[in-house]
Amino acid sequence: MRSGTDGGVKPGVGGGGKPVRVTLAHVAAEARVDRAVVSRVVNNDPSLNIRPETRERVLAAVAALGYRPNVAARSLRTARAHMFGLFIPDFANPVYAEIIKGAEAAAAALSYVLVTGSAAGAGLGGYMDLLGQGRIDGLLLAGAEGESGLIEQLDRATVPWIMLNRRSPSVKRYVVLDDERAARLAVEHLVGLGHRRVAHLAGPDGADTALRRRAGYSMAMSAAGLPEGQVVAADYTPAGGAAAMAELLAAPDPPTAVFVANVASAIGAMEAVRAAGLEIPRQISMVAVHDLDLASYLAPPLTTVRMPLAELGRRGVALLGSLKPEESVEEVLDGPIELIVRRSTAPPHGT
Amino acid sequence: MRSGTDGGVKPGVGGGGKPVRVTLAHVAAEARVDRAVVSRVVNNDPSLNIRPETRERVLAAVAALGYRPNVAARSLRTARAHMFGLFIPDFANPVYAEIIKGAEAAAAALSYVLVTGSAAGAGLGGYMDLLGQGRIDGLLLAGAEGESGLIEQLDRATVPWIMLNRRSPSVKRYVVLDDERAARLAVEHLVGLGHRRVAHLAGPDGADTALRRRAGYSMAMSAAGLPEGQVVAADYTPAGGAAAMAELLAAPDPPTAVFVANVASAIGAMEAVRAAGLEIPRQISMVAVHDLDLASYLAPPLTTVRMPLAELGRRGVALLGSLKPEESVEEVLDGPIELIVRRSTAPPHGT
DNA sequence: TGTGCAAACTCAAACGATTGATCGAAAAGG
DNA sequence: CCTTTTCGATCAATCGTTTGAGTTTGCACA
Repeated sequence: MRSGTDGGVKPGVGGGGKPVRVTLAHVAAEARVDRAVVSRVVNNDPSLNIRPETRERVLAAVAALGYRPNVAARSLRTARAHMFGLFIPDFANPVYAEIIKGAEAAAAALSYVLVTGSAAGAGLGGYMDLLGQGRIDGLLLAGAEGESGLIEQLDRATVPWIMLNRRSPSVKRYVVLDDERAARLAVEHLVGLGHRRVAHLAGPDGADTALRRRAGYSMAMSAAGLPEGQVVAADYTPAGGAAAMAELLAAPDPPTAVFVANVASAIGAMEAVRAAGLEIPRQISMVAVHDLDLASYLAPPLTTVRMPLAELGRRGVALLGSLKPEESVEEVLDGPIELIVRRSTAPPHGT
Repeated sequence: MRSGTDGGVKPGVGGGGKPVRVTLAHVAAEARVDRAVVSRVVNNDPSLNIRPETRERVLAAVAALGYRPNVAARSLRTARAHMFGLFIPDFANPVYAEIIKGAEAAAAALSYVLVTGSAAGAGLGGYMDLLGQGRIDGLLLAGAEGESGLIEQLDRATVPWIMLNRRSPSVKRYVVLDDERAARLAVEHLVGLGHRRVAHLAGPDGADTALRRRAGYSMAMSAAGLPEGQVVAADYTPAGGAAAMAELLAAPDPPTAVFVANVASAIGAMEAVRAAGLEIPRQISMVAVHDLDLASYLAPPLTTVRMPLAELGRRGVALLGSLKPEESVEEVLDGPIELIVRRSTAPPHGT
């Protein structure tokens, strides 16, 4: 584009040579100003007093050379990485996919990059190792259990961090969903249909969400004046759900309805019902927590409670952005919780 | 350079003050050596000649102070971010979850961080914007269609990049799976059971995987001496699969077996079969590409072809690590492709 | 006694952006 | 006409590592 007048600091963009990284200095030379001016223009520094035409020259040079600030240099100087971390147990679990989506969107809105890691890589420990000194400005921990030793390590860390959808007795840094309300909604639906023997296929004993959903189940049952039914714990997996459901069905006085703590368990539970020769919802009604696309394609389509998972991710990132490292968070997110009635629930047989 | 036994450079770790970032200089002071020595020790620089006891001192100081190299400074100096990017269309698609797992593991093995982004954030364009100048050392593009304008932009970029499971006419940078073979395996299974009217519920027209699976279907059919059956294209979604399956069933001479290009479509297709009052595998056999946990919990459990998706991710990362920016890759990954026979396939009715 | 040569370190210049301090010139005030 | 402001920019130190090029010390050899 230009050839005369200038000093030769300009990189060989037009030529055929190897790509030269364009730096502030190149832009400054092209615009005939100091690097400082370019920096302030690029960053919209309000303390800058500049003539409109000069600003134009700078902007034009930035565009002409295709300048992109070097992230490493910027991070070094400002001590901020413009990156948040999100740790999840497993990418294959669609529940986390929702959370990621929300978190990603919120991060993008702040011009932050979200780096999501799972236990598959190298576990939380390895993940934190990689994200060593200064690579991230904050960390979100979704749903993982255990790893308690690392929590202390986190506390010593200099970055703010928050647990998503999980509380821990010792730490005051979490955002959770209103699992209790979700459970009540589900159970009230079943009771409203006329069910009196409502069992609970609960989550694993260690999980905080399992506790809260179970509490909601108990509250709803007693609020309805019904005795608490059978409660069996299971992993949040199809296999776990299948085993637990088999156990429920084997009881002397089997339930006519089951509130399942997680949709993945429900998939296995449905299989167990089929295997027992029973039909949903004819002999057993079923409702599960977490709505997925998939739910409407199961046989029969599964009634679920939709939780604001994306909102959870969004909120987590927003908090990371605004929180002081010391500050604690204890928040029950009050996003919309909604019962999605499909065809796995019906009045009990014989009414 | 030093004054007493301690210059006061040491950070106040033990105290109660705010956390001080530990730098090379602190470690150097503590170990009474130059920063350069610490750097070389930490990085295992083979060109370093050092007395064992000195090395010990350095290592001890590193441990005592809890030194972690600052990533930004290192990146700035070395011009490598030790980070790879992976772009996927959607986290909710479990197929990508598999790819991510493999890629993550491979990255961790190289001490790299993998940052995975989806179109949900801000699209590929926004993603590349965020990963501006120097933030990543290489980019993996999984499965996305379109966005062709950005491909050129990528080509001008200074980082190596590779498309996963997708070819593009113009670029010679991809690793794909042997979809043709997968398709043949599936169709041969159906033909082997005695089916003669085998239809293909194909992928979307734009998708490269759809093309290859379709080619495999054609080859297998003609190899078996059978006329090609109906072929209907559909999105890789349950909704798309349902619609396409309905179309197949509405034909004058409906198939006795269907080879479905993707497991997500198959889930919808199964629903469509049920809706038509037919039974799998009694009246219709079905086999789909990609094995998921879920497949064994569908009703009936779905016969699938398992593809080495994790291997695809792993290979992609490995290539990024070893490839020169200019070098091209055109690779058909020959990982294990396996037919998982479940209960959605059976000999045709009446044999 | 000097010379050569390793061994074991130290020096200091980058890398690219940010930002408080500074500075010259023009405008305003007296 | 001289001083004080304000405008519009420039200067230069700094962030923490890396790394090629020294420098010092000790020892062997002639």
